[in-house]
Amino acid sequence: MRFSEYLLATLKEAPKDAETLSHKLMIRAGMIRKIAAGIYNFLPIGLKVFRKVENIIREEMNNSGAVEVMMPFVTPSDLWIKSGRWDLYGKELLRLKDRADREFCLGPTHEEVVTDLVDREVKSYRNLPLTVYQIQPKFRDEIRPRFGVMRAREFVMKDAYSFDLNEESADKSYSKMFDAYKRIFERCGLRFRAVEADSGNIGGSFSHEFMVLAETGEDVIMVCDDCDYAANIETAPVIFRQKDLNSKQHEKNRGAGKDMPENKIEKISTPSCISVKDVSNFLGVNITKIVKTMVLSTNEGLEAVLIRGDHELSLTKYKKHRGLDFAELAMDDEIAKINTVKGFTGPVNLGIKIFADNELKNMTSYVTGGNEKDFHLLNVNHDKDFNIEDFMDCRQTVDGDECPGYPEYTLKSTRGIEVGHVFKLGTKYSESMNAVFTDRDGKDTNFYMGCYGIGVGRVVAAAVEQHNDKNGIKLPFSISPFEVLIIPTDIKNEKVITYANDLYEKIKLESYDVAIDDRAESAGVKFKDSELIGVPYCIVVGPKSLEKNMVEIKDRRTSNKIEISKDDFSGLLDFINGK
RNA sequence: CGGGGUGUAGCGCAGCUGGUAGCGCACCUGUUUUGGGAACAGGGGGUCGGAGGUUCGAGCCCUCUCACCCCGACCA
Repeated sequence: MRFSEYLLATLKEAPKDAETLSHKLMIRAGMIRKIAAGIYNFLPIGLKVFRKVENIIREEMNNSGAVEVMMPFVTPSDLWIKSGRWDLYGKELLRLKDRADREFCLGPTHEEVVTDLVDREVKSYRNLPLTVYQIQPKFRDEIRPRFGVMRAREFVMKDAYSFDLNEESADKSYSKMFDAYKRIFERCGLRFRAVEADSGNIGGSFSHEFMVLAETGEDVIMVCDDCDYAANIETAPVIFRQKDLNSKQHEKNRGAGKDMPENKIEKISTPSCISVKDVSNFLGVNITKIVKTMVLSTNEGLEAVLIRGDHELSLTKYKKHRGLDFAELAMDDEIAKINTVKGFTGPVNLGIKIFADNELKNMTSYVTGGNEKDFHLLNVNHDKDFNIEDFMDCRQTVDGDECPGYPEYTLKSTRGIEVGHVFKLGTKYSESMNAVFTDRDGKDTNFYMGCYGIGVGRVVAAAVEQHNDKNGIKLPFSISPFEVLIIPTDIKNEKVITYANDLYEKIKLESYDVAIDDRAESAGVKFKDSELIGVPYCIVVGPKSLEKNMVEIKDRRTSNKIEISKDDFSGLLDFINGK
């Protein structure tokens, strides 16, 4: 590619609204441009990187036996009504009507369409297992799109769907995909972790998120540095150790942190102390001696869950352990109905079922809300003052918690960008959409499904986030916009331009993705641009070095540079090949 | 959806107490340059997000509206 004929849209300054490093760099490098909130143009440089990522994904999908299909971006409402998601999906689903007033939506994901597709074509167990995939745009009307293409509304996703006879076979499909994902992200040169994630309401199944490690990641994950263990903070299990409450050690700690004897409940005025922090500061009580009472609205009605003051509730784990389909924090008016006050909720005389995190087992004489505005209670004890229906692991893990892999290791929190998700669906969609095949015994059976997504644009952004320096982007060879760039420093110099052009043609013949910056720009501009867009190898052809029969080659990532005889073509290729 | 903020040239910004719109970069022409975002000279580009209002006069004041950005939506 000749830059004189190319659309190179580099910028010295990034627009004010670009937040993260990758977002700024992608705009400055002329990879992307925003056209509306969460909707982007990919310019040539961005598209080249995008295509390389896409091709790696496609190759690995094909290698793992998945077959590519294309499904529509606009999908009819009846498929969604059939699966029940037309009503379940909220405003994220962008709905539209055609000229005849028929309802459609822009596909946010394609379980419905693919289930329908496979159901129509696959009739027999003999045709299973089958994995199909698509690489296409999707649309989710996000509440808050941000960070450029990292969290866009329209985005391209690779989505694979596996169809199997049964769970055992589905597990094999799953692990094939899992392995393919590892190869994909390795080939893209990313530092990542496969993280245990929420498997949702489908009991017994499992799910992994592929997280690229980066500080700007939106997800918090818990990782063990000493073993492979990694899990989303929402789902990571807490290894609970029961303490001996009668021990001397515990004796010292009891009593609301104020050395109060463990006796009667004491009601105490705590004006305007709504948060745990307020209460802790006001009473001078350690936050770990306070119990938060959280009222949840669930498909089984209102219930309360108790959590130690410094911990956070994991609704995901709570729902799972309670076997609930639905649970969220109760609204103010719901809380008002049960004779308590938001900010001062407590378990004593609370007229609903009370559950608690395991940690409560290790607590006595704690502080709780008084169910009355501006009052809290001291020296509260479960069993004595109120009853707990059940204990469970329902808090988020924190730094220093025990690693579920090995008791001697501890977990540490870090941030990650979710670039991929592999998920066992089971028969959720094949049941709701009545998608069946005929099994060995001639009986109709629901497909056992799995789904596997990768955000292509997000992989590009994550790669930029991980690979850059003060001069710009430095992508790995496998996904860089060009592999080699030739920079003639003076295009008016006959010898320089002739040599550079010849070299360009020769390297092209070797099947490298090569470009030549033959614009009438000064050398400095060309150097800056090459660094900004992140070309791994630059060959500088200038009059001075050419006089000495030499050219210069630079490695963007290591900053190594060598001078080499202008006729030593194989030496030049060796450098590019990392020899 | 709640709170906050910003809209002035392609990008980054300035514009006072209301008086007819400016800077840097980018762009165009010419000359000189050409190894780290060149120099000089000249030039083009704005219904100041939109609508309405106040005023002799509005980028600036008022009302409405649109767009975009940030924070929050796990508070007990």
